[in-house]
Order: sequence, then C-alpha cells, then structure tokens
Amino acid sequence: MKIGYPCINRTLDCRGNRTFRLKSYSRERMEESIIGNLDCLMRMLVFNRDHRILFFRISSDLIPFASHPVCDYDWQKIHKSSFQEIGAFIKNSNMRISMHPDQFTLINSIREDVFHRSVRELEYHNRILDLLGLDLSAKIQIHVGGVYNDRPGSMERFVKRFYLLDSGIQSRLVIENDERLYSLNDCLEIHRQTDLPVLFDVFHHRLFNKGEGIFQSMEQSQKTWENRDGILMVDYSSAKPGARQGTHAETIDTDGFNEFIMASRPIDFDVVLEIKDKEQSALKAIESLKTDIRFI
DNA sequence: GGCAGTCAAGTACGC
DNA sequence: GCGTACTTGACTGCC
Repeated sequence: MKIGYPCINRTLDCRGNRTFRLKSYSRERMEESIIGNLDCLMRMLVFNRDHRILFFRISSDLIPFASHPVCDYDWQKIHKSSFQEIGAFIKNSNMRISMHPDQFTLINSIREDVFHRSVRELEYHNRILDLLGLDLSAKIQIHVGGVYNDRPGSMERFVKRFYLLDSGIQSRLVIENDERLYSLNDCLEIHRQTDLPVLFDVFHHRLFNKGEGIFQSMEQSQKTWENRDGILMVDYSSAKPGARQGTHAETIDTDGFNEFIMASRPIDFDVVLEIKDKEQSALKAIESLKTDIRFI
C-alpha cells in the first residue's frame, strides 16, 4: 500500500503546474514554465520520498498547451534528459505514478472533434509517462464521459472509441467511477468489454451507488487489475462538513479514513488522497497506517 | 501590492 | 436555444 496526493505540494515554495494564458503564448514562456515545472516536480518527489509518500499524481499542466495546436515547442526532445533523470528517481524510489486528464477529455463524446482533441490529450499524457520510462503500472485515469440522453449507446460508444486508441494509450488507461453519471457498476460493465482496470473512487461511490458496500466494491475493482497494471488504485476523500454535496474536505477526517482502512482489509491497494491540504493529509494518513501490515 | 474578472478544452440542466 | 454550475487555482489586467 502506497499513500499519495495530487499534483501540488503546499509545503514547498514551488508549483509544478504553472501555466499561462493562451494570449501570452511564446516559446520563451513555454521554456520558462516547463523548466520551472520539471524542477518543482523533482523537488516534490524528493520531499515525498523523504516522507514515505510513494504515490503521486503528476499534474496535467506539467507541459502547458502540450496538446493544443498553438504548441510549436519540441518539449519532448528539449527536456528529454530531465524526464530521464526524474524517471530514474521515481524508479529507484519505488514510487507509483498516475495522471488524471481533466473533464474535457471525453472519448465517448458525440462530437468527433471533441473525441479527436481527447485523443491528442491522451497522447500527451502517455508521452510523459513513456519519457519517464515508467512501466504499465503508471496509469492515466479518466471518467466514462457524457450520457447524451442515451446511456447504453454512450457506453457502447466508449467501448468502440477505446478500440480506436493507440495500443500504448490503451494499456495505460483506467476508468474511474464518478458521482453523477457512471457508477462503479457501469465501469465494471465497461471493463467486461474492454479489460480496462477500474479505479475505485470511494467518495464518488458514497455519493452514487445502489447499495453496494465498500468492501464488496473494492473486491470487484481489484479483480479488474492484471499483474502488469500493478495493484488496485483508489481515490479517497471525504465531504467538507456543512458544504454543498460533493465538495472535498479541507483536511483528512482521520476517524473516517481509519474506518475505511479497517473496512478494506485485507485488500491491498495504492491510494491518492484528494484533499485540499494535499501532503499534510498524506502525512496524517501515513501516521495512522504505521501499524497496518499492508503499509509496513 | 491587492483585487476582481477570467481562463483551451465539455456536459447537464433549468428556464 | 441560452446561461450557469460544476470546481479550483492562479494568471492577468487594472487600480
């Protein structure tokens, strides 16, 4: 079991997801942003290793505008050695990596142009993980997508589109249950047709389910991961007290997390804490896992 | 230096 | 058919 957090470290005085407005695009701006982001990524990884945080989600903003037509900067070639260096550090530290393209990446869109932009975005994410030299346990997580007033048809379109993707992308992709449109059961159905592993989001599942318990759901998700995929990935967060439903908490609810950890025994998995205070919550989680045999 | 409006990208939903 | 919420930080222009 590895514990992680997404994209940003609030303790360090750097950000690995610095970007800029399209209007300000220039090669100089690209160069400057990418150097800063890669440098900060390395610093975050060193911080993580030093604190036993061995799972990390790399920001999609690492290379700004990478999949946009405006990008005329050969970042793959120019920064190749930085990627190699960072990748070597990840492997030597026995870390797990994930990436999560945002809501605009929709391979089941009814619009062909949206699908094509999504493919470009997935290619970009896949390139990053390849340049880092990571194996297929480094994953790209996406949601199933839109419903478009036709759930079966939209799930079918997801499957059809999946088979159009490059095999490199196919083997890194995983699907995650969301809190409104596609539940864990829907993801499992898509798994049956594509063999895609299912990343289990605890928070989304609590907001959107038909009574399936956490343990049973994790057990089913676990079965969708082959050896080459690594162990099950899980996203964990809890609701911000008193806030609108779906809002993520400011800091980890330690009691709730411990309860979840107990309930998940003996399943082994890696978990990203999607919580506002990022690494602080990861440190608290690690503290409370000190006696768990899966973590030691 | 601080504030408020805005940002590449999509979809769902209410009116 | 159109505007807004979703969700969120931070870029950017303006004072």
